[in-house]
Amino acid sequence: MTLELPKSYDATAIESDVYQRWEDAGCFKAGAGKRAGMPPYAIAIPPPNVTGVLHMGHALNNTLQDTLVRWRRMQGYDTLWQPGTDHAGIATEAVVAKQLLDEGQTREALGRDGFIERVWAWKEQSGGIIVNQLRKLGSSCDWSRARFTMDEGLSQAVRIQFKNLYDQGLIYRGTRMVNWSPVLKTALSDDEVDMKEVDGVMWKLRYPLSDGSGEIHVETTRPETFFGDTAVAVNPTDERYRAMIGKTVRLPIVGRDIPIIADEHADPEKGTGAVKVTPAHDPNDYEIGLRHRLPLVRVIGFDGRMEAAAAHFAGQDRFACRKALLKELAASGVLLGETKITHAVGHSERSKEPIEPMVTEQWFVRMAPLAERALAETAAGRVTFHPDRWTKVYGHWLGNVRDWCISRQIWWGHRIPAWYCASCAKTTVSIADASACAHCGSADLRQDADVLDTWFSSALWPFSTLGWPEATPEMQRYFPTSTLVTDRGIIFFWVARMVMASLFALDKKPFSDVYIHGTVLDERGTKMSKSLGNGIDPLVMIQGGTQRYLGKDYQCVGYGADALRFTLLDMTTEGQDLKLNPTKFETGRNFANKVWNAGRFLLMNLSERPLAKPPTPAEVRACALGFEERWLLDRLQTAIADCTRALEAFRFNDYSNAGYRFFRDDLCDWYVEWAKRQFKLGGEPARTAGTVLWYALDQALRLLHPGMPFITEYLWQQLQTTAGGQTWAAFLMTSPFPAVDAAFQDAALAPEMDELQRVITAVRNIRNQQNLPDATKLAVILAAPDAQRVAHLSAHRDFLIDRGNLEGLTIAASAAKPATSVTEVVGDLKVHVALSGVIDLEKFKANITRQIAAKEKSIAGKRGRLDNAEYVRGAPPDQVQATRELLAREEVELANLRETLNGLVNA
RNA sequence: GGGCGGUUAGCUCAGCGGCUAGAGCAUUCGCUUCACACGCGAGGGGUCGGGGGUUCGAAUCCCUCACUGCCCA
Repeated sequence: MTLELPKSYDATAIESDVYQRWEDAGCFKAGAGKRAGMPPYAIAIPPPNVTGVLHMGHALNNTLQDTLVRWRRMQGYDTLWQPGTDHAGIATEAVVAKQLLDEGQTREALGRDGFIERVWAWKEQSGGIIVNQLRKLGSSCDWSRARFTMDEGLSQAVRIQFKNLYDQGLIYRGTRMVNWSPVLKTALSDDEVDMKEVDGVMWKLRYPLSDGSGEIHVETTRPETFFGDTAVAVNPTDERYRAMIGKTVRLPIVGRDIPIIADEHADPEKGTGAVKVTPAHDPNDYEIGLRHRLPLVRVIGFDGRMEAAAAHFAGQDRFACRKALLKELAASGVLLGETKITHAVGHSERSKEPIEPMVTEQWFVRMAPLAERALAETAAGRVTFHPDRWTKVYGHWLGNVRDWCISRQIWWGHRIPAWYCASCAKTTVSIADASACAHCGSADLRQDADVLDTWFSSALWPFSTLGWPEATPEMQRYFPTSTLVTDRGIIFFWVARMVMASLFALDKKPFSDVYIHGTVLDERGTKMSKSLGNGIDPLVMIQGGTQRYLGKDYQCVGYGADALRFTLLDMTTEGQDLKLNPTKFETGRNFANKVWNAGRFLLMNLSERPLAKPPTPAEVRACALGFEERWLLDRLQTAIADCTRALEAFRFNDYSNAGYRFFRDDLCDWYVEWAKRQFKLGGEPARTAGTVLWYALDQALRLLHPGMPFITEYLWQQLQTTAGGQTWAAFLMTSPFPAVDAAFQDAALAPEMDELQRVITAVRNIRNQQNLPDATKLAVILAAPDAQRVAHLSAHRDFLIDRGNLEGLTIAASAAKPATSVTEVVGDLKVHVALSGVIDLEKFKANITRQIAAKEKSIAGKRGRLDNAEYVRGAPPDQVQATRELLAREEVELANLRETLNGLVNA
């Protein structure tokens, strides 16, 4: 029975069906297809935000993970790709708060419990869209194990980790200067603050000494904070101000007296050398304040508005106040001047407004002891970054990290498991909800109102998803996980914190290898973002639709997930960024179509094959294998070795290249074309070609499957159907990945074939240059230097005639060049092509002259090297020997080329 | 200011001590050849950012300059 496939591959017609079949058959489940005695291989997905939608960065990240997991699964490993989402505290709270606002409601009116209920309802209904989008990519996650950071078990893990850290003094509560977001109205960690270079102004202010004996000048970029000044600092070594230390200045407007103090922080080289000190609103000033026991005067509130201390400016927004205040200061002569400057200002990563440094009571993780252990993991090579250079980035962050502020003044998240006692005022930290004070037994307790930073729970992800703290079979089997695949932007947020959390909780690293891939950029090299309109939607690329990109609309037909994946793999080179545009995916689409048609060709020629399933190596060996078959099988082994080595080293583009090269060049361009002749002959040659082609295609589909899962699976199934076998009874996805079969390796074949291919190319080139139609059969005289070479080449007569499209072939030593002919040189061979019509000599002369020039240059280089005694003495002997041999060969070739040119000139 | 990348064909990128520096796309020429025009065949195209050094030998290692991107402060 013959099954007709459409002429071109339509991914949209098969992908969802194939995915469904995999899922129904349990192919994604942990351990699917594992073979006895094989070790585990696990990847924990970087959990996307539950509010997220799939973008190209996710597509890249998950393509790489899926490629690794599918490859290891096929190799027989006991694989687990652990999926899930995180609760994204701030982002999710913002989404639901906005919904409420649109309904004319507020979260305050709803109350804490009501609001959280509302968030859960939102999550159940529209949260986690991204999980279904990941399926469209072909992601082979074990969905039955999908986890959410707010799940009961994972929440319990958070409490346990919190309590253990607290009990060991690694979590503490304290009043500290933190990054405050007036828009989000919560504290943020240092990592959630972006330092941005912005244009600003440095204003110079005059502060008069209280005793009227003079004045001191200070400079500031934030004049509105002056209401909170509690000192003016000068450097103790600064002669200009030495006499003033200990005196006081009187603050303008408010008339408060503050001391002039000596502190190293004041830099005599900068500005006036004197700085105003506002301990409540500046991190450096806060430190000065601690050193000198200065009072904290808060002038800006949690909403970014001025407070009572700001006199008649109270209630104004901090930036409005600045404007009005400057006017007043200028009028009263306090403002002495301004200088335009650019300076770095911290901005809230999420809400984009300038951070307000604020002294508040928060919970912190003491980082130093945890960081030390995390550093030791990479130092000892137990955790390895790929590419290696990220080890330094990780190390630098860990070496300089400050304590981590983990409390957030929002409602959605893991509520801090700390209770404050009204009777004894002490704190009880407890895993279970506390009903009595651990210190005095009082039941008059109040739980801390804040929730934890989402990253606190994400840090536990590799083990909380496996059931920690229970010693579940999954924990024992899959932890520590094998590989983590992520973007560099998340090394601090997540990778380092996972290592710290894991070492603390389990005394074990969370993973062995960290692969850091590049960032997806638009074609100009700018990071993709929604606001810039330069994003490319992976789902549009897969399924089709209109893609608006850089102000232009692209109609996309739907390249399919395999095309998207293959293109991304092909562009993933050692952590370099990927510059994309909407047409880039043609690379993958074209290749997928090639794969499709190779399968189609085999199906068309397989109708009389007696096999019901792909041939085994033994069945292949039982065939009468010709040179071409043996060559193809050897090339297949090279491709298997190259692909495997590439994946082992996280060299994704090397993997895609090796697969592409073999499939397109060796299999399609050379072997399939040869097989057409064999099929036409029928009988034993056809049977052999069919067997070998099917075997090679089967192996190639396995090789490509991790990168292009859908088309390879589908074709693999179709091939079984055609042969009368059972379709969808077994899956390519869980079939063995190819391993090198030494019996099919023969190092002599590739160079031999290479020479034949060059002869054939030479003939085609002549046909082309003489403007002869491709169908023109030519008569060729192949002149070889000796009888041995003649005998050798004669064994390949059929191949040369067929692939060169020849009507006659004479292979002889010292064969004479026919009268009307042109010649191409291939090493020590001369390819004479007899021509009957008019010969275009000029093209040939030019061509051969060019070849001679290149050859002369190459020969001169080698002669120069060999004439150099230092080279002969210094270079490795095999290197010198290789150069000698190559030179000898090139000299023969040059002589042949010159002879040919002379022949042309004399003709 | 500090750190890390990048600069190789028109474009996007491999190659990172020794073959005549490669691929895809684009381009030129020829082909609707019975798997595929999402294709086939044959070509053209590069002083490897500039300068200096190490070496028998440098796109590859070192120094320096220039431009460019990212991260940290």
